[in-house]
Amino acid sequence: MSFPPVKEQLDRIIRNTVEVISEEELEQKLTRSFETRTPLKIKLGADPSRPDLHLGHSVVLQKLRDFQDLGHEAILIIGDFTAMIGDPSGKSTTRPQLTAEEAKENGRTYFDQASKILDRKKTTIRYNADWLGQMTFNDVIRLSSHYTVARMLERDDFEKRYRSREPISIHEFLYPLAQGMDSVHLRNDIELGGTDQKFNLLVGRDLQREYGIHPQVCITMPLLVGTFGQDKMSKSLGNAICFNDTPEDIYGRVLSIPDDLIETYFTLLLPTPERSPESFREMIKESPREAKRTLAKEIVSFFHSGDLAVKAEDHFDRVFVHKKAPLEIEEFAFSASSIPLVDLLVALKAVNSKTEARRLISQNAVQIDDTKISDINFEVTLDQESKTIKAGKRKFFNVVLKKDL
RNA sequence: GGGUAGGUAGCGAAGCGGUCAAACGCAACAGACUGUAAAUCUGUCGACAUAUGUCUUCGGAGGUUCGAAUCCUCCCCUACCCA
Repeated sequence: MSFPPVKEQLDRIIRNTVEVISEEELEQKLTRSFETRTPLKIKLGADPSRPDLHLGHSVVLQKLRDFQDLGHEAILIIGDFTAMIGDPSGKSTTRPQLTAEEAKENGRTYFDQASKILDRKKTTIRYNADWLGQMTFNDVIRLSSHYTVARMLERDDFEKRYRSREPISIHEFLYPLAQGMDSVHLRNDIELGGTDQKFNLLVGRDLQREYGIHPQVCITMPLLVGTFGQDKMSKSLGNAICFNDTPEDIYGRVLSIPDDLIETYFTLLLPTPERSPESFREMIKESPREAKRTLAKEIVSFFHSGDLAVKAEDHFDRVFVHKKAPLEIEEFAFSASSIPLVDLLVALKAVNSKTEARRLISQNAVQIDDTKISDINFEVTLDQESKTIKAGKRKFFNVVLKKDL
């Protein structure tokens, strides 16, 4: 095994990071690895209770990929153990409790999606229930004695919750320790995470030291801002773009980001660009519109393909710029030849209730074959010719009369 | 174990016997506008029926009242203080 020169590795590793704790140690580890021709072990934790990966995950996954490209070993830890415990503090919706099978299954889905970025063959998957599940109560108490309540409360979100008098369960204090135990068990050299993981990463570092292991270097990556430009990207905030979204969705959502986010997205989301940062800064200045379209297309190409990116762009122009129906619309057949529009919309699941259907119609949001319908009591006559129903901005359906058999 | 303050629609937060399907903000949805699914402005935002009608909601279960989110009883949950 041979590696690129240490300096070259360092440059690539440090690109886009927020913090490396510490750079000196990183350099030492790289040097030792270079001299002994031993790959470093890089750890990244995955939460299987949320198996839908979005662009925010991609930032840190790309960093892991950097390490793989440099010849190091990527270890993806699926946190199935903690996911099985869940969160009994009444907020079970935020952290659902999973069965062992679900956790395994979600772990697989996670890995499948992550493979869009990682080199599948060079990735080791470990499930932390394998070792955390073996620990006895004794072990846990011994582990807990390494940390104090005051130090736990240093963590930003604990402190905030404590101050604003929101509940914190004891077991939540154990999560960082459990994650730290992963590092003790794996003896990894480096751990990656978003800036929100800094505390947890440091706990791992401390614990390794306590257990007589070379402490890991902690590398934090920026949290990607979501499509509304305010908070970090997160599924529950609805501002996320997911790996599994359709090309059309990804394209459209990227276009909807605020202009001042374009540059960030370029730097964080596209793999080591041939372009210099100056070149796309120039491009953005010249035409934000074109820059964003390029960005959107490249992101779609990355997650799907170039062809689909072109298609997605066409679709977008067609539906949103020119306000025409998309080329491909799902078709639904009905056996009744005449059906109230309100009932039809419910049957198509375009709306959740008849009241909502009426609301849409009275707001001029429903069209049949490009004709706006504003009569709540409108009856749709179906025949063999398919009719195109548009409900709101984005929902299109073709409806036909079911053929007699 | 004792005390205090609380639990209201997806979230945050008013209401404290009728005029409450419940103010307001955020989110969501629609219309206008736009390079955009952004921003902005306007409207909608429990369900069913559609003429100002009916039904189910304000932690849970009972009760008082012509009438309760609002009062009483018990229970569950959360925060803080005291032990």
